[in-house]
Amino acid sequence: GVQLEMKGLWDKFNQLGTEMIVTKAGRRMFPTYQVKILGMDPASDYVLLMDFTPLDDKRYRYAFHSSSWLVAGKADPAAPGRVHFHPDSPAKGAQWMKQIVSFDKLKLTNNLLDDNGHIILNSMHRYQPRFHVVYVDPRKNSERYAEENFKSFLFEETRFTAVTAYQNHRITQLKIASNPFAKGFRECDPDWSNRNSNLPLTIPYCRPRGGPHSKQQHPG
Amino acid sequence: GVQLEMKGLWDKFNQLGTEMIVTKAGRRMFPTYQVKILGMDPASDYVLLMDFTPLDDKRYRYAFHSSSWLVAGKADPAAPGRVHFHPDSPAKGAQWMKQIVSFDKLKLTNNLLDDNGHIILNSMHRYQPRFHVVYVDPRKNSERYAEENFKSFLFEETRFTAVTAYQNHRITQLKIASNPFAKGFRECDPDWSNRNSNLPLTIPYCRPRGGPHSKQQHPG
DNA sequence: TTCTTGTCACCTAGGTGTTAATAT
DNA sequence: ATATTAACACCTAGGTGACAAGAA
Repeated sequence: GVQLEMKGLWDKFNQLGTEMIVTKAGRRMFPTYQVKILGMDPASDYVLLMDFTPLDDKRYRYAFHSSSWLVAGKADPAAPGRVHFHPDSPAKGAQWMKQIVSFDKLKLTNNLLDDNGHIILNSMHRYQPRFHVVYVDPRKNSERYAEENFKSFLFEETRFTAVTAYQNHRITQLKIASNPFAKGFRECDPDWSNRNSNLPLTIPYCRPRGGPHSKQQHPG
Repeated sequence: GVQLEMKGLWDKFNQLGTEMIVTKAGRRMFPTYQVKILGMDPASDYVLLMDFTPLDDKRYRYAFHSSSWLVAGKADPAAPGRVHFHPDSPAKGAQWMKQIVSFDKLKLTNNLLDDNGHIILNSMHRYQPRFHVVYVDPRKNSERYAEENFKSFLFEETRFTAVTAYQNHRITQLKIASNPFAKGFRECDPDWSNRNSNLPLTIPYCRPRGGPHSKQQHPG
């Protein structure tokens, strides 16, 4: 038995049409893919991993005027199919079960030649994350039991479109509202008094919206 | 074969009489204990760990007027003897050998009731870090071979005095000069132009030395 | 036009010695 | 006196979306 953490948040994103940024250097997913696991043999070793399968054979584009995704043609050639092993693998069932398993080291890239072991995806294509549990069979000829030792789990609410820049403004707003690292882009809210106050007074409490970049010169 | 990394830096500290801070919450060591390992069986599992043995049965105090350590009596009751397993343990020899093994997650505490698995030491006592490699023997009754599967390594230049605040000012200065996290306490030096320039002009380029704390008020 | 890239200010998270206050 | 604690400014390290410029 496997249970998706933060299902409520995943549902909110999925309702709007989740988008995940892909960059050359690799970008984490948000929400982070996290699961709670039950029913393992506490004393046996398991390997945990994730991969991503195309949801269909199409390429998409976003129609801003109608705020909806449209099919833009057939899918680009599939990216190299990679797998992300959870870095704690292998570990005992007891270890995996005693806390939430988080794939926060997993990064998505659109660089077909990526050299960092990140997951390679095509931008403007839709994907379904999958979670796999491999029982490390101590028996000889354990490869014969590969099928029964391999279990996959799939949560449809985690599907998403890979993008290099957010398309749906509501997705952007939900990311900003829910990802702690994007707090700098939040509008003033009742929480404003919680922000770090050890700042020079020249820094405003709410980031000015839509203004141009002002690059500060080094005085020297 | 095991080789101590940053031996030159360890030697510098050891020459002055290394001090390591212990706190209730736990403090990392600096320099960090790091080793390069050779001669493992690449395909076998190993567990790596560290512990700390008292260098003698004495308690010390620092004489500021003579800038030297003096014996202040017999050692306090020994703290609970703990061990720090390298968090990547167990892993294959190939994994351990292909890069420097760093014990940067190890923390020292003076809290006898510590609940975080940190190494407990008595302040104002001297210690010798030890590094251990345990070969995970696949044979049955492997406990019979425990002795031959257990190898210890000891670098005398890593010995230190546990303290709650630095005693020797030269140790403080060497820590500040060599630990990146203490850069804020460095005097102006030729590297000053490398510092982040995206700062309000009200912040000086060199921290004022010896001034009192000025707590900034939140304008609410 | 549409999509991608690189840089940036702004955050989170946590490792430093300093200092003043407290404990012994 | 001597030793410890807790709060703090200042860092390292790295995760955000915004934006302008570039590419297709």
